[in-house]
Amino acid sequence: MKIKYELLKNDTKTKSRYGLIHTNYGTFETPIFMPVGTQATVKTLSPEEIKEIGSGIILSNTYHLWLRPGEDVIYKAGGLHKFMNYDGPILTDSGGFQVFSLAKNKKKDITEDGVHFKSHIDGKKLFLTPELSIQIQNKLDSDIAMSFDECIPYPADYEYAKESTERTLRWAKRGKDVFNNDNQSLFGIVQGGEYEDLRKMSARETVKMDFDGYSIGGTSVGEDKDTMYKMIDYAISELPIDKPRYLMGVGDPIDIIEGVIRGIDMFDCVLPTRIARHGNAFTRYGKINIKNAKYKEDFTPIEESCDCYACKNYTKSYIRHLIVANESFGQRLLSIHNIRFLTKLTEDLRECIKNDNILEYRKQFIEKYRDNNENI
RNA sequence: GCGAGUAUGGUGAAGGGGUUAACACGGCGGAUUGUGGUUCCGUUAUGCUAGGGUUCGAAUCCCUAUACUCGCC
Repeated sequence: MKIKYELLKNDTKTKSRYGLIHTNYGTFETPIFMPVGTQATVKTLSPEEIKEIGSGIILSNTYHLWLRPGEDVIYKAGGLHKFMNYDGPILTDSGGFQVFSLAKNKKKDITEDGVHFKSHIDGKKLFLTPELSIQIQNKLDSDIAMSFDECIPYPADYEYAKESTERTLRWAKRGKDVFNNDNQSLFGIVQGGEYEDLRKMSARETVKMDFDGYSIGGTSVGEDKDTMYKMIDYAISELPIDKPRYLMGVGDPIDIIEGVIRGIDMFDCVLPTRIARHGNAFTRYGKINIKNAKYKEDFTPIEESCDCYACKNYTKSYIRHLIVANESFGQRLLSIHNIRFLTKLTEDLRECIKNDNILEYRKQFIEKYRDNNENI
């Protein structure tokens, strides 16, 4: 079945919403943070660990699975869920972001028909189209498929942003026309760069195509925070209240709070797992670098109050040793903690929305988070 | 005891008279937003075993000492 979004509460002071997403794999509360598992795995974690952390939906990537092992292998395995043994909802990104990062010469490589770029594995020339992206996702059998879009770089001049945004709309239509999987939902993506009229136009035109949910793309690509928040505001103002809104690629704790206050329901980000692999942990007092010498003999958990497996069982000293020694168990413990941190953040935000005190929560969170170091 | 060789940072080392001593590892710190699993960036020897000499100028040439290494009694 297609997912169903159920709005249960609108905060009175902000645009934030508490709701439910009903899926084939159960019902999940929003706002929600989705860990990223590009290659059919959330790096270093087992599906059981992901579930224990409390993650509902996870993200995987069309582009990566297309190249390796190939969508046919996953189709033969019985779909992505069976292939990776994850019995929770999976959202697949369309490959649009890879276009942004792999197409070297945008004017030449991005055509009306599709996008030329080179494989990050062997440099082989590839051509991805809106139709192909959707067909691959249909085969992968994820729960939510994303339209194939172009993530516009920042800054981008108005002419380019307009041209690209209009093309993304045509691509969305083309993808929707070939979409063929009754068990799967399809989201549209709002682009428009930093321009208010383009963001609003993109949102309005995308909504006209009637997708199962709407995401805001083209953010967190180097723009300052205020610009990002404006991009969200412009798009949200044109999105329907009865469909989920997904802010793509955002996972900085403060950005998640700001997003929720602006009406976002879903987030995904590589940040918790990427910074974990490089030795960093989110805490309520800011991000810490576990490799710092001051943690060498710190025999306390990352956060006393955290209920994650890493904090309940291991010390900063031990985790620091593992990260310094390049042991994968250290990366795993920090990944568990960081995903739990963002998941807990969204849990707190849901409570705040129910209690109408999210603005107070934001104030207190930011004060503590910016206070950092000395308190750890 | 005699002869030969080598001494450069935490480590391995480059440099064989000319501005701020290469590079690598390690150390310390930072970055990371629709994934970079082992990534990227910054920083880290006011000094070349010690003392003396030659020279406008010495890690580089000379002398002495010391410590290791390899031969020979």
